[in-house]
Amino acid sequence: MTDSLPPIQTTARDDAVLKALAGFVRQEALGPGEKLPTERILAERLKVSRNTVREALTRWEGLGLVERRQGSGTYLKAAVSPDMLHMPLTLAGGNDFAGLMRTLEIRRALEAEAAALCAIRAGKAEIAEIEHKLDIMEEAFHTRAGMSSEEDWEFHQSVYRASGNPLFEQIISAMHELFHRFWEHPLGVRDFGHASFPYHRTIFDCIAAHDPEGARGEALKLIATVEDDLKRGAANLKLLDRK
Amino acid sequence: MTDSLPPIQTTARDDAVLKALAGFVRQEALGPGEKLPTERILAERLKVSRNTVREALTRWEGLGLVERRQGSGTYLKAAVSPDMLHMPLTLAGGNDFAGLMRTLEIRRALEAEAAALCAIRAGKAEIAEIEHKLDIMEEAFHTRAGMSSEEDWEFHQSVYRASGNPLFEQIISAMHELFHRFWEHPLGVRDFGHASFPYHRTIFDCIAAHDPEGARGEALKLIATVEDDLKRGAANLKLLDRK
DNA sequence: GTGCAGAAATTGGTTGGACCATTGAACCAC
DNA sequence: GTGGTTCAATGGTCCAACCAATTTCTGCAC
Repeated sequence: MTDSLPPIQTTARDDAVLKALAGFVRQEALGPGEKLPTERILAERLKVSRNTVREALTRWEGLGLVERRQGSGTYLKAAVSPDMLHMPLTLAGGNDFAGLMRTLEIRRALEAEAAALCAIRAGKAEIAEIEHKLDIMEEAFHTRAGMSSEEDWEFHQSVYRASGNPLFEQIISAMHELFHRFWEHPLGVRDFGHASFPYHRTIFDCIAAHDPEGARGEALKLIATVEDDLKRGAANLKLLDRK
Repeated sequence: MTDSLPPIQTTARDDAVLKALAGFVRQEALGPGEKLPTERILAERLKVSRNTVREALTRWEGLGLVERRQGSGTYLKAAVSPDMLHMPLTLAGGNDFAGLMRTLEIRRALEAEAAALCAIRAGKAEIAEIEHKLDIMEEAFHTRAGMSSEEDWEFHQSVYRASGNPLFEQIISAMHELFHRFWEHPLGVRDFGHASFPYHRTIFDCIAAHDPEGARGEALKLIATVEDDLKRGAANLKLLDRK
């Protein structure tokens, strides 16, 4: 009977500050890298204490929307808009082998779906862009005789973008960043990712042919090679432990 | 040559506070719902200003780890551990129909994978738990003659848990929460989700039979019905706009 | 004019103290 | 019990100052 009686909103200074700031960013058409007003100016203009401004900015900083540089200023790190929604995820204990495999299971599901959607929706321009990234990656592979994680990542990103759903890039990018922050040289496996090389071309072929199920299948094969590399690395690690 | 020389950490008071607090939580074995020390006590014990404590807690609050109630105290909202990783996602413009469809594309990929993994990994106890939730849901469906989002959600969660990968539940739960915060009564469609009812049983049957591909297929069918409902709702909305 | 070192201004980070608003418990009258 | 009242505890906000890193300006040497 007393449903639909949510608690009323009594005070929300920080939220109000962020709302005003988001409006300001849109009005001034500020983009990533540009500088925000200083905390003191914001406090004065918004008629709130500098502490309140700082709490609000701390929120945005925690969400990765903004970067503060002491002595310099506060800078936008991503596009912000007044109507954005936040979805913070915390991964408990993600920095071990099991955690890595768990993120890979998520990536397998998303990677396959993104490739399939891309095969359906990519237009001529998107396909040309993906092929361009693929050429760069293959060139780097042959000259340096090995996978280059930088060019490899660029290729995958272009696929996510062409999927028509920016969430794929956002979620996988966030996991990719975590992945590399803790596993820069994964488990000491040389030629890590080497086996995944040929599937980049086959994925592209399926996308260019607008064959979603084919693209999904090739993407799954690619992820499978990464999983194998990871397991090999884990075996190496156990070997080292015994020594 | 000068790689792997990250800038030294000159100041990081808030991070240090959070680290200490995470250690405290683990030592005291505090769980969700339990109360943290007051800001004043933390400031005194950690030998930092109360403002610094507040900035640190603001971070955790933004990540949804903690809830602050004025006049009462600060309470844990989720399990925290010293080794957790954060992955904040922001969805630009997620509160319209297109945004809803985008989240559903992500959910389709994850739901299918979770169902398949569940069919592989679920043991007898997990299968019994899922069947229990399914019985409750079907009971509610028949007595109230309609889908109950509460019991429906419980069923799906039990599947995610049995997948053996907590990330599925975390990510889908976060999207589910956003979904419901802005679409409590989605688009005025009566009997929303009605068509999805039979697939809950078929998904369970495949899981119980340890048939991953079957479970994946049934999960995809279920999501397809939700997409149809959503499109019907969008059509209704356009009709209303014309009036 | 150019280049560079040091001074000065700017900006985020931190501190301490004060007061306000809300909460919850204890207490009291009915 | 039910409904007020009081009061201490707690988070929310504010202010004023100072610290630390960065940027900008200034003036001198050449």
